[in-house]
Formats: sequence, structure tokens, C-alpha cells
Amino acid sequence: MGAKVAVRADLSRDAIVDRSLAIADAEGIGAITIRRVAQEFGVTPMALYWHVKNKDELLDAMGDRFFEHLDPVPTDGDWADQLRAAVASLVVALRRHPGAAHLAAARVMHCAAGRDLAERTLGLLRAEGFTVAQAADIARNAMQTAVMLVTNEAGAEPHAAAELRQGLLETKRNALKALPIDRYPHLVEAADAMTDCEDVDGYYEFGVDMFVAGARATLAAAKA
Amino acid sequence: MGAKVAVRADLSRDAIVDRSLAIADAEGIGAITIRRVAQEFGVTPMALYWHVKNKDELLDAMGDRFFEHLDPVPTDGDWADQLRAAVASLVVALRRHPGAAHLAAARVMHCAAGRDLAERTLGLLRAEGFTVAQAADIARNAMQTAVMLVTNEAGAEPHAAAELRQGLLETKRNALKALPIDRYPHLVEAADAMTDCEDVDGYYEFGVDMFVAGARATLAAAKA
DNA sequence: ACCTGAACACCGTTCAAGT
DNA sequence: ACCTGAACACCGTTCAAGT
Repeated sequence: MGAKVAVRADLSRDAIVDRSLAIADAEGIGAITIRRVAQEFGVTPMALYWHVKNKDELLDAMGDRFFEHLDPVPTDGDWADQLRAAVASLVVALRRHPGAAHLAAARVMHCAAGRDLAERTLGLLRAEGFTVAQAADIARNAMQTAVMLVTNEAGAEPHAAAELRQGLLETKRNALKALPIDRYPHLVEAADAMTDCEDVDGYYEFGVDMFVAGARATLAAAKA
Repeated sequence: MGAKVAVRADLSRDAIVDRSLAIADAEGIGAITIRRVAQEFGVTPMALYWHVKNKDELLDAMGDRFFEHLDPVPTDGDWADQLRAAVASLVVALRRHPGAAHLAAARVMHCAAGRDLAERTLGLLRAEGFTVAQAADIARNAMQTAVMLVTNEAGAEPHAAAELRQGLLETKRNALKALPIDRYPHLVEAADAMTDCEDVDGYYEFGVDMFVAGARATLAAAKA
């Protein structure tokens, strides 16, 4: 049914990036291939080279997309609230394309929205008394933590196709459950929780909160 | 000089994995190729298939290596100290092969040392009152945080060759320094800190401490 | 038991050529 | 301006064959 060789849609840089993001979400980043993307447009592989310089540039462009739809981060609340809001907005953006989320980290500083967010976050932290090195570490870790939370949402292999992921997780869960319970009581107990989070929003809230709590506690310790 | 086609060393599974780890560290994981590794042994690509099932299995075997040299984690101190020790020992192990560190995450549960560490960590957290879901989240994040700290040590592109990395970082730093200072004062200020941490041990200590502080503060908040 | 030769179906990319 | 055909140097992998 669904035409494998798609109806020849209009080819453009944006369309190519969109399609690539969709492929990455459905089948993992490993499925992104110049030839494969071209095929989806019913076009010859070399046609893509008119719109993107090469595959690396395509991957970069995919990473850039996340920062074009970055929600404005509210500026109210104390510094910790704002740090939380910053990470949370990154998480929201990255969750749009979990299969390509890791591409974002390399592109933050190349995107105006990314730079603005980084600048504000650094300002927040510096004003609170963190050293330059600490502020830089926290800002970079904030980005990486957001990526990590999204790509790792259910312990799924991030490069696998969406259809296979369910099966892989089940295998993983069963392996944990089959562990000798006298030696691994807690792993057996946590088998479900490690391979499937039934409260997705809670998972993200917990992850973001823990990151912010870490920053806050670190600051408090430094001041003491 | 240094023979590109190496003196034909004894081919074995262990030797193949060792070589591959060395290549990954020097040139990034992208340089790992069945044909390339074979070439280093002065052997035909198909020779490798006698020792490893395929490339995926080779990558898995590389990930397994980290858990074969995992320092025993001390059991003294309170739960937070032990959590810190667990993450720190992961960091030490991963730093041995930064170019392949990200392969470890998928292999924890397949290695006895990894399972033991996870089991103990879960036990630690459960005894303290964390829910199963929270303990599972923290344990998984602990692993991912260790990987993140190592692969992200200096903001370097993790897939680039070691020789190019220096240059890439300099380019990045210069780009930050060249930013309009009225709009991005903190990014300009932090340009050096974002692209080069001169105190490496401090970087890791800070990262691990912040993670543990986050867990501790989260627990305190839950109990309040 | 361990390795090779030849072959296959894939990649990314270039370049001249078409419209 | 935008796309194609043909070609090149790479991949991973299989399989029959060698020693």
C-alpha cells in the first residue's frame, strides 16, 4: 500500500530535512541515507546534492530544526525555576524527534535560539555566584541531560527501528526477570521500571528536577 | 615508518577488540570498519568473521570491555557516598576509552560486573526510600551521566579523529569569542571554559558531585 | 581450526551532461 | 536552476574453497 517510492513531492531543503527527521523517528538515525531519502522523494540520489552540500550538512540541518521551534522560556521565578524551565523547554523540543535528538547538541551554538538560551542560562548561573567554569559545565550538562533523558526514555536502543524497539525492550525485560532472584533481587523487582516507564511525564519531570536540585545543592554547598 | 599494514599480529577476539578500541580512541568510532581493522592486522576482512559474528557483535564486545576492568566500588560511607563511588568508578572505566565510551550503556546488563553494580545501586536507593521507578531512573541516569561526562569532556565532537579535535575546538572557541559582546557577554566570557577544561579532574568531580547532590536533594524533598 | 577469493548489495560523492 | 547517468572508492556480509 503506502507507496515505498513516494509520489514525487516537491524537493527542497526543508522538505528533505522534514522527511529525514520522520525517517529517523521511525527507523532510527541509521536509516538516514542519501539514497534512501532520495528514494522517498522518487528522485535520484544526486538530486539531493543540489539542496544540501553532503550528508553531514543534512545531519546538521536536522539538528538545527530543534532550535527553530524552541518555546520561549519564561523569565519568572528564581534562578532554579528558570534553569528548570530552560531544560524543560529543551526536552519539549527534543521530544518532537527523539530519533534525531542527539544531533541537537552539536548545533546549539550555531543557532540563534540555542545561543540565546545558553547566554541566558550562563547569566543566571553567574549572577548566582557560580564560577565561569562551573556555569559552563552546568550549561553544557543541561543540554546533554535533556538529550540523554529523551534518547534514553525507556532504555530503548536509540538506533533501532520503532517497530523493533518494542520487541527489544520485551527481551530486555524478560532477561532481567529471569535473573537469579537471590543474587539480583532489586534488578528483578525493577525489571518493569527499567524497561518501560508508564508515567512518561513523571519520568521527565523527575529527571529535570533532579538536575536542577543538583545545581541548587551544589551552589548551597559552595556558599556554606 | 609506522607500518600502515601492521606486522601480522596474532589474530584473536581479544586482539581485535583491543585494536578496535585503540582505533576508536584515536580516530573516533566512525573509523571502526571491518575492513579497516582487518587491515591493521594485515589480514583479509573475512578473517575477522571467524572471531566475531559481525560488526554489531564487535561493537558489543568493545562495550563489554569496560566492565571487565571495573574497579571494585567501596562499600563504606552513607548511601550518597556509595552512589558517588559507583558513578566515579564508571567514569574511571569509561575514561580508558573515551572514543568508545558510549558503547558501554547498552552492555551494562549483559556483564556480570555491570549487573552487580546496578543491583547494589538499586539496593542502596530502595533502602533509602526511593520508589522502584525512582530508583530505576536514577540508576539508569547514573550510567548515562557517566557516559555523558566522558564523551563530552571538552565539548569535542565525539566522532572526530583525535588530531582534528584540537582544531575543531579552537574553531569553536574562536567562534564564541567573536560573538557580539553586547548580546552574548556570558558566552564570550565562557568561551574558554566551554571549549577546554583546564582542570579535568575537577570537571569530573563537579559533574559526579552534582549528580549525587541531585539525588540527595530529591530524596530530602520527598521526605519533607 | 582458521583464513582467502570472489561476489553481492549496499554506501557517499563527483562530474559531465541534460532540460 | 534543477536533475540525471555513469563512475569511483568505499562499506558489511556470504559462501565456497583452500590449508
